[in-house]
Amino acid sequence: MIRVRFSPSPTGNPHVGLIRTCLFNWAYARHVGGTFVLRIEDTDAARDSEESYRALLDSLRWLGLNWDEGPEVGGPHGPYRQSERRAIYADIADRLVKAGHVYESYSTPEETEARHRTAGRDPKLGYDNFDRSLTDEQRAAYRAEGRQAVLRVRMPDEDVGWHDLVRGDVSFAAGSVADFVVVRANGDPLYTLTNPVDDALMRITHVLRGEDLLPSTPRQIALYRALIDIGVTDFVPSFGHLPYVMGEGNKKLSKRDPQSSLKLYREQGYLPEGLLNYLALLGWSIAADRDVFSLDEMVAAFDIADVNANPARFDPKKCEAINAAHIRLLDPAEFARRLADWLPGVPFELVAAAAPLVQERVQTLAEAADMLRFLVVDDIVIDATAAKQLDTEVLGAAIPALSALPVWEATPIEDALRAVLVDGLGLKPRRAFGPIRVAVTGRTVSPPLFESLELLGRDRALTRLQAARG
RNA sequence: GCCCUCAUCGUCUAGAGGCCCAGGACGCCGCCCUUUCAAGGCGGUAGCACGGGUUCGAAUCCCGUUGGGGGCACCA
Repeated sequence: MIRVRFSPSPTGNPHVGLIRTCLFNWAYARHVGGTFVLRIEDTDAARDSEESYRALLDSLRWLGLNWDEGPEVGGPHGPYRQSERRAIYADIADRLVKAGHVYESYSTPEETEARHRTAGRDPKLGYDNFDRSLTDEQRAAYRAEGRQAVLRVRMPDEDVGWHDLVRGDVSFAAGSVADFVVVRANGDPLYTLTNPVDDALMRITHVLRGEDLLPSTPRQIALYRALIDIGVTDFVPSFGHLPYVMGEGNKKLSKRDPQSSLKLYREQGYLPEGLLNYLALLGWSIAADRDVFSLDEMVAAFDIADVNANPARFDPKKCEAINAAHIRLLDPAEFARRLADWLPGVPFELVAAAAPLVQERVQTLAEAADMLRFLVVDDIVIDATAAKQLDTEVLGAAIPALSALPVWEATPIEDALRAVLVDGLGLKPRRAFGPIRVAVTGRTVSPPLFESLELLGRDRALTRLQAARG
């Protein structure tokens, strides 16, 4: 049984790179019929927040990335928030010390640096495993000074390698990875401990995570072996390191980049399936000649082995285009239903009638709502540029023609306006309909004019035409 | 500095030795359609980082160079 997990820490707003990692884990689990576990890594009280935690869960639900085990869902390996698992970490740290895999370390960074200097080494080399060989007397002496030890894992004296699911064989030479801290001097367990311990306890078989974690993998494998030795688990999971999602320039997309915020896309009216589709394209492709697909299609096709290793730049333009394609793909009734959320207080019948007018011409739901605004507000504002298109002769001719219409429907409206403006005044369609459009919608860009007039209703249409004529 | 990693159009990618003087998509530029804007159709622009090998044959394999990214925390 394949078990994968997504294990974010709740700091700040979820960003698209994080979501991409979640998506790949989720899609892989669904593809193989495995289990998708959500675990919250909130061991850093200084940076984690309840607000971020809620934003995270809310985002995943909005996207439809459902979890089989995790917060608010439960499961046999809970609790699924690390802040609630402290006793487990304390117990395992203790057993690790007793078995000799983990030792007390008293060196301060300054002392380590000083040792490097006296030995003529680069002082920035990192920890030198000095405390490995401390005697009981030396430890007692440090304690007598009032010093408190951190706990470090003893790295094995051999190369550590693994077959990475996306990169192939990766290996770190013996001695190139220093003994690392797993428990702070104040007793707080660190990510370096909690993450592998929980993966072990939760029986995670495949760890798919960002490439930034790749250098910590030899340490995790070393710890895993120690966990096997003390009987916590009996296997080391497979690892796959997903490429970065890059932002502008050549920088990894950070939480501070405005375009990285998931919230932003939601607020702009992106469809979950549109955004997810785009994110899936960052490092994966469903076929040589295709890039618009549904989540179900992705699940059917997704394999972690097909993910490529090179970093991908997030392209807002393409993201928008993919989203637009999904808007077009929506069943008209479904599109209307989603659009209704963006036009609060507007009768659904009106939304449903207007929706087809914009479904083909917008990239986002916010844009669609914006384009239909003229239908639902009492007063439109005509900006200066648009106002230049106004033409009293056109408006003057249009008003009586429209007033005289027996039925207020798009086709007769068009016929009447053509008769009076194009045939009557001899105007080009562009010159004839432009002024009407501006007068009625306030803009030079709008949904199709005659349908718009029909939906607006005769009274409101005529009122606006009169007002614009001045 | 050390360690790890990546390298096909501007961007995302297809390509797992001959199907590729490299295919698709976004963007951009034309044209068609057209009441605006879109959508749609048609066409165009642009790329295998470099140098060595291996091979009858390399975008594809190997080595090196260069360039990019990441890590070297009592963050995750």
